[in-house]
Amino acid sequence: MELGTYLPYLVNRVGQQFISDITPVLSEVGVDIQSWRVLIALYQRGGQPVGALSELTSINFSTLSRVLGRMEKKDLIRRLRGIDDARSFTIELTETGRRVTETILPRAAALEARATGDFSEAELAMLRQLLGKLYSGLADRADEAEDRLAG
Amino acid sequence: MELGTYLPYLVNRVGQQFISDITPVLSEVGVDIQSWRVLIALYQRGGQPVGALSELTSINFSTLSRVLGRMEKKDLIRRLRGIDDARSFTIELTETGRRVTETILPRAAALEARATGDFSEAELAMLRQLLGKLYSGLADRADEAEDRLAG
DNA sequence: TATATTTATTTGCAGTTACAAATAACTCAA
DNA sequence: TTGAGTTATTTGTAACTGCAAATAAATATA
Repeated sequence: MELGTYLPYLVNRVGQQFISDITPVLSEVGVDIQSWRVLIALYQRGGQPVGALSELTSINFSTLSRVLGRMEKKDLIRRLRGIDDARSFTIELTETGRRVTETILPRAAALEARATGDFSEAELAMLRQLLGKLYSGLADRADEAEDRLAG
Repeated sequence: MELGTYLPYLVNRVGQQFISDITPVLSEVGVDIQSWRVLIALYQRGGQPVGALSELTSINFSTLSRVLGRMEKKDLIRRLRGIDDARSFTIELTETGRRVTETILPRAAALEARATGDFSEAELAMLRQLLGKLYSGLADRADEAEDRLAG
């Protein structure tokens, strides 16, 4: 196996570079990378319970609980106790959260656009499609693994 | 912008899923994810100074310094003080490190193979190529940013 | 040769993370 | 309607992380 063909390696370095690129932008508004993931998820998908948000952001649920604590302190999100089920909270953006997200979004989009400046539309679509397919493959197997443990 | 087309999102969830998949394998031999990254890098590329290893693994250099501390304690790597330049160390695998790496490698390869089971050879090659291209685009811009600061 | 500057790595510190256990609230069968 | 089992979230804890400052060694400059 060669390092340069090992997918976890290729994916990790791209992911880390994305983080390095966006971090200075986030610092300007006092937001950390995890909070940013939560912000986009809520902005795009609307209010979510913690569990769904954990799934959506790939943030471990106990970590997420504390991320939400920080975000609440900064008035970026609100925890709404469920009416029908008082165990779960709906997490939603506050007006501040929405405003901060809208400040960051165009700059994040610009970073992505510049990173993919050399890509044709077809390549870009292909990359997204393949990353989606890879995720499905990984997620499927993860389910199987759970099934094996359970059954 | 839609979440499902945002590259940092797509990349992050794949990366996290890779971590979830490999973690139980690593736990069996008492190795954490960062140490695993160092192990493969050294195994594939041979001894490296800390700085180069930081670049290669995308691990922050001060974090890496401590990762190497853990690995040294477990006799996975060795720090060799440079002969010509006593500031730098060459980090290399010990025999234990090599053995542990060779224990994990086939299982890591199997995980990757199963995750990409539905991929044609062409798709797999395309994905790797596009991830490489994306990284170049990111890295190039990062250099530019540094240049702007410097000059 | 002494001094300033640069480069490679480590360390202080304050904050973040993940695992497992705890809490809190719901469901359902007896 | 009670209590066993389940689900959603938080918290205790120990370890990990990244920034910035410190150290250590090399190189350049006067």
